[in-house]
Amino acid sequence: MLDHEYTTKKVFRENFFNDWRKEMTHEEMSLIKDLDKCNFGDIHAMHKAKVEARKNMTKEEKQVLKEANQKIVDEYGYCLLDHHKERIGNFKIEPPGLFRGRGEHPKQGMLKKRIQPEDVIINCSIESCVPVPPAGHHWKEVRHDNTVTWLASWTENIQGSIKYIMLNANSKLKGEKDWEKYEVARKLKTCVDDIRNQYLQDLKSKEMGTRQRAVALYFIDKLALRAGNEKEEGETADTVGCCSLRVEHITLHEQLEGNECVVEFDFLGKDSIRYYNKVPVIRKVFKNLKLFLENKQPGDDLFDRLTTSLLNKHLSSLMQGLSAKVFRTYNASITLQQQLKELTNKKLLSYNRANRAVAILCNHQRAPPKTFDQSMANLQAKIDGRKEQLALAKTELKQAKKEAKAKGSSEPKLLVERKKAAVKRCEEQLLKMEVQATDREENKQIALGTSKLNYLDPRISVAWCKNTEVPVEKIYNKSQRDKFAWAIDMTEADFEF
DNA sequence: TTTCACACTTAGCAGCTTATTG
DNA sequence: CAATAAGCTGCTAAGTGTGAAA
Repeated sequence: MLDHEYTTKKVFRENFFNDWRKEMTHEEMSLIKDLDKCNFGDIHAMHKAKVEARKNMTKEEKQVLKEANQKIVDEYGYCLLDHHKERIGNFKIEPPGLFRGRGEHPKQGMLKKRIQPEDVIINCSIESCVPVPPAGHHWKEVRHDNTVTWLASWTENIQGSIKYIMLNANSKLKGEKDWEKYEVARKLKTCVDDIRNQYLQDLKSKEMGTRQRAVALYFIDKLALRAGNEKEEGETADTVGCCSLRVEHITLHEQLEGNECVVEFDFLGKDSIRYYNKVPVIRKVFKNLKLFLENKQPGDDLFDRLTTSLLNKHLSSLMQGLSAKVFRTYNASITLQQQLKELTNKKLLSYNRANRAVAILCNHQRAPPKTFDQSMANLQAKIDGRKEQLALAKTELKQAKKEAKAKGSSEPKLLVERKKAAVKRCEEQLLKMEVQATDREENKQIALGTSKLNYLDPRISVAWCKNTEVPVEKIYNKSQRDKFAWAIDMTEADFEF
């Protein structure tokens, strides 16, 4: 932790020191007054040594550890729901530590406290045997609420929010919910044209609130923006979604790079991931935006007459179960389906391309891997090496041909065949590496996992596998197959989202 | 009408394990 | 066999959205 960048941040250090002092005895308090004068070198070295020792354990020692861990999972990692044994998603309580939010979080560095049994609420059925608290302790409460899915909960001390112990994604309960989510998105498909016509009409409304709603919906639909609930200032990092966009987050361009009516977005979204995009919009949207910006300061809300609950109330009146997030699911899944139809090269690479198109739409980014530049250079070196090898193989082939012609006997012909094969092999390997290089470069900052796990109706993927004879194992690993078992079981090749 | 409490999904990252490669 | 890359899992923060209370 000591060598991490955030220990140099002012906010982090102040919050930490503040909370640390609260834990001190009087004596310590009078002794330790300045964080800059504290030296954590020893404890840091000890920690590092521990990590090193772990790494250097023998195979047998590691095996023993693994088995001990498995035992814990066997004992605490499962529960019984409706007479079915189900895996629990997160059965371990979160350990204490220093809170590190994402981005410029005002609470970074604060002490996340240890949770005691006295903080924990247990939720189980009335006829089940209640788990026994650790010796000398008691639970905060034991309740029997079958209208919720959580098994245990506690309140965390940084934000005061509730944390839950819930089932694993491969459980029947979560699977059914997942299925329902995609069914709602499919229902949107049947009425999305009407809804689009509606909001295009609303762009001309006399009501300012209605116009703002229409423009917001246009963004949510076209750009897959998140709804953007309002957040309490100073409690979290300053991030926004659609409804919470501020004047400072967009720039209007009558003309830009050969396009008319371009909106330039630049803001931090969920997890403080930057959203940067230059989008040509229809004239009516552009004109409305100009109107919304009139007489406002950079820090003012773009949509001052709109909230997510107003927007969602409207949406649910248009279709049962419709809310802003459904558009993200719908647009992600429909994009995958379209892309898979367009990319006629029925290979895994096409699937990844389609997946990538969705990830870009949803702005799913990742930090480039730490070793990215190095490994890219390594790959390039390999490509160069292979190119040389290919050139050499080609000249050798020519030479062999020449000799074969001169001698005309069968022996050199055999040599020609062998050289030909070598050239071919070389070319194939080269091509493979080049494809790999492109793929890796294109994927540098893009995270595919999030859309695969949360936005893409798995039935689209399963059907594609059936049609292309790509084994489903190639696109879903074991835990993904478990999560999507419902889709793998029920999907035929002719499935349409 | 606004705020709050609550429950649930969505998100990226660290660190480990496994596969690949030379 | 060792080095490197790829794949995977666990973790927990950060969103969404509903319904009740103020």
